[in-house]
Amino acid sequence: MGFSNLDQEDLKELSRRTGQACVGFNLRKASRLLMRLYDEAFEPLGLKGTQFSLLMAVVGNNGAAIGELAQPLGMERSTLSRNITVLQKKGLVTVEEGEDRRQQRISITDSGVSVLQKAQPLWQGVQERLACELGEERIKNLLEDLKSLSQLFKGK
Amino acid sequence: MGFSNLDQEDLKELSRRTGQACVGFNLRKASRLLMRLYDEAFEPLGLKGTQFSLLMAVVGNNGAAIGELAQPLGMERSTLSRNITVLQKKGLVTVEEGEDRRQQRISITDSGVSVLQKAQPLWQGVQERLACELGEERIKNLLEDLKSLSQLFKGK
DNA sequence: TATCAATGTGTGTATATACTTATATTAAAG
DNA sequence: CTTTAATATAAGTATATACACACATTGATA
Repeated sequence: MGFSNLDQEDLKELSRRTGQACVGFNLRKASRLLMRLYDEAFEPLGLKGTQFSLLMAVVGNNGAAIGELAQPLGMERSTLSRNITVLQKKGLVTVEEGEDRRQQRISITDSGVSVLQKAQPLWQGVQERLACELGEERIKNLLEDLKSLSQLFKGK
Repeated sequence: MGFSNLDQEDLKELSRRTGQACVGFNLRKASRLLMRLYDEAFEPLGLKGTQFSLLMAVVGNNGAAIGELAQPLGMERSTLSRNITVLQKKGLVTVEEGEDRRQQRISITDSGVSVLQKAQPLWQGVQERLACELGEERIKNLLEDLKSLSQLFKGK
């Protein structure tokens, strides 16, 4: 039916409804806020929440190439390439040419393992705080829904 | 009990469990993937998903200052300041000094309204696709959970 | 084997994000 | 009314993110 005659009030109402219903907006907003909590928690280690996640992914796929790592993270390979460089500069991972000399294989360093060990209880702290404030059940459902959502993009 | 004797297998298992349970990681992963879908949908308008959200927020708070807008978005004011500049360069919003000359008041332009009108059905398309693939009920629960999560940071 | 297509990464460019610091303006104290 | 504290924003710096493109390497084909 078009919007040709939308006045200020109509636009305001449209904005309100869209903000309430938009999955992307609410996902991003929650993400912004939550990541600050993680960043705060890991701050004593000089680590960001995103870097903790990535280091965890590296150790779970030790020696994997960029492209192989990017897949399960749902991340562009070029993005991952840059993020890995950050961990490398911190001395947490090493990057080595594979047998296939196009590939760069990523491995965690001893220092990386050490940081991960110190980070784990900090992560646990955030996790428990969330479970406490939102309830275990709600967290469980949220995780399921998020995984279903990610699953939709499996092929891409 | 410490991790002093963690071997490769233990680390791999730790990584797997953490990846499964971490709210931040799964939130971010879903966010990354989903935002690409929005970006694709809005591409004909030269708009990103984030920019659509922001433009919607502007029109819902027309004439608000940066700080007033940042609050409901859960965004840093400095971040919002930069994001607004992008919309301004596209001619979608105007920035004007307020009576309090420290404030910059943001308003949508006619061009901005026009783009929003064209964007709305594209947004609706994504929304319906999600509802179709995940189910209305699941989307509803997900939105509720995300809002509860954001609510935790209300004071900050 | 020489050529060409496919693959794996990195770089250029743009945006999103936050924290810290600088600047300007208002409000409060004296 | 002057000094000082509080507030609003922007700019500096760093990271996260993606897309398009360039480059190198491998694999396939003629």
